[in-house]
Amino acid sequence: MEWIFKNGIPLYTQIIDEMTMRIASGVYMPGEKLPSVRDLAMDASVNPNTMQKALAELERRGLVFSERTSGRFVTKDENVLKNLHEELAKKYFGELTENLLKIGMSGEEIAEALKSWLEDIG
Amino acid sequence: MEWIFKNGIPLYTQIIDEMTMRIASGVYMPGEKLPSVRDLAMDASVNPNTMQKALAELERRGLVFSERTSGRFVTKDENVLKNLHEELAKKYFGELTENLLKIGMSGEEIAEALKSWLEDIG
Amino acid sequence: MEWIFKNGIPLYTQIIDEMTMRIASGVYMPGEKLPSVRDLAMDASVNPNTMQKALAELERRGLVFSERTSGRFVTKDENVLKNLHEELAKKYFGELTENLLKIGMSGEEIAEALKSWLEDIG
Amino acid sequence: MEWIFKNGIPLYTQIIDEMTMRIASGVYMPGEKLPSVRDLAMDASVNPNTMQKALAELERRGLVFSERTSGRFVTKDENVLKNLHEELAKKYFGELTENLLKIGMSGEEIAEALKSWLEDIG
DNA sequence: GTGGTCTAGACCACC
DNA sequence: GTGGTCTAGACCACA
Repeated sequence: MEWIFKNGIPLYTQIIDEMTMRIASGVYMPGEKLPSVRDLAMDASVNPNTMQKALAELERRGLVFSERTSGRFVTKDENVLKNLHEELAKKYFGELTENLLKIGMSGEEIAEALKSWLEDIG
Repeated sequence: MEWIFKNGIPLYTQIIDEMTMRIASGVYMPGEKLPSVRDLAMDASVNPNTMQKALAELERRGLVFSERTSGRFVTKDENVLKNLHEELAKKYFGELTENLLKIGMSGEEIAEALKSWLEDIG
Repeated sequence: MEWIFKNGIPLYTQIIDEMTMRIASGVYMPGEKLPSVRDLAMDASVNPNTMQKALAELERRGLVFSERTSGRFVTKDENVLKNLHEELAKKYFGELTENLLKIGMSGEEIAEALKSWLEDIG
Repeated sequence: MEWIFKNGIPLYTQIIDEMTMRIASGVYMPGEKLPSVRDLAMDASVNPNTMQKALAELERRGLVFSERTSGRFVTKDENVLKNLHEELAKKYFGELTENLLKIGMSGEEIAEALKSWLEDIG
């Protein structure tokens, strides 16, 4: 991980997104132990407090849970992971739609294009 | 416009994208005269040379044309604009596919998410 | 405000509770501007970061909202405040029940005590 | 037992409360012989003098009595225990009322809530 | 060694 | 002046 631009989007937000992607994509598998806060912080070249803040938010969202003395783990709850996938997908669809609307496609055209895209990727 | 040096992407590239969007979305209409390089540069808080470089590339791509004495204009060629739309749409769909692949969603999950999202937005 | 015992219950948790009470009890009225983070921190003899953490949680719970440049305000949402009252009441009754169970009072004893107490306070 | 010097409340007061709870809740049954002062003090990580002071107060309140040669015992007087229950209950009711008043419930509302609570817990 | 809390002090954007 | 972020470094409880 390497982090750029101090301003604009807060570091901890970027870290949240990155860790979320790692969990969603299986880089960190369900039930797997995460590296320690300090290691993750070093890996990301970030202060441990900043990493802690990000992880606390992930915990609040139910993506990870912590056991005080032994470490932090990815949730094993399949529903949470399924929801995560669905939310991410919706977010991507949303961004796509926004972009397409901006260049003048109508809502119907977009819906149609999405359907034919779905068939394309099988 | 305000430009940040983010992700190491050169300023003029960002400007090209922004201007392309403006043309694609009709902020600048076909045949419309663009503001002067100097004004565009000021508006973007950018050195005129940088803006010049961006406009040259847009010209190479056929999105704008210049008449020596009277200034720069958005192309009136409908095919160009149509192609532009198609390319942008293709690009956006490509990003969507890439994102979904990255999180390892199965075809079924994607289909389900798409369906529920289409219902969401009615 | 004066804060004791460094360990046990975290300072920021105690602050959350205290601020919650102040909002619930109308010390800070709906829509009222709170003192600045720094002032609250000084008042509580606490580091601004700690106070910030507490306020962020209150914000997450919807009890306050912040406007970046002008300050933090108590929510005006009546539903939130009503829910707050209900939750607090529920919590207090829960503690009562817990306490009474702990000393093993029978239902009759409790009823009797309650009756005599209601007479006491008229 | 582990004792902290919290809230500036003297240790022996906290011990009194704890022992009172144990008697009220039947951890120490009526007529049961208590452990020696020395043992109780060790168990509580407290100076024997402190424990002695607490026990003297419990004796003054009639909750325990001592027989010079054989040790200290929990009272067998049912009225004392019944009164103890009632006093504790009243204390809890008082705390509850105080809290509810603080968040703006009227005396009548509280009384009503208490009655319906009594029905709830059967 | 783990997560978690707290302080001190700096810096930023916004107005 | 406001809220907010970030770092550096210390300390704690738990096991």
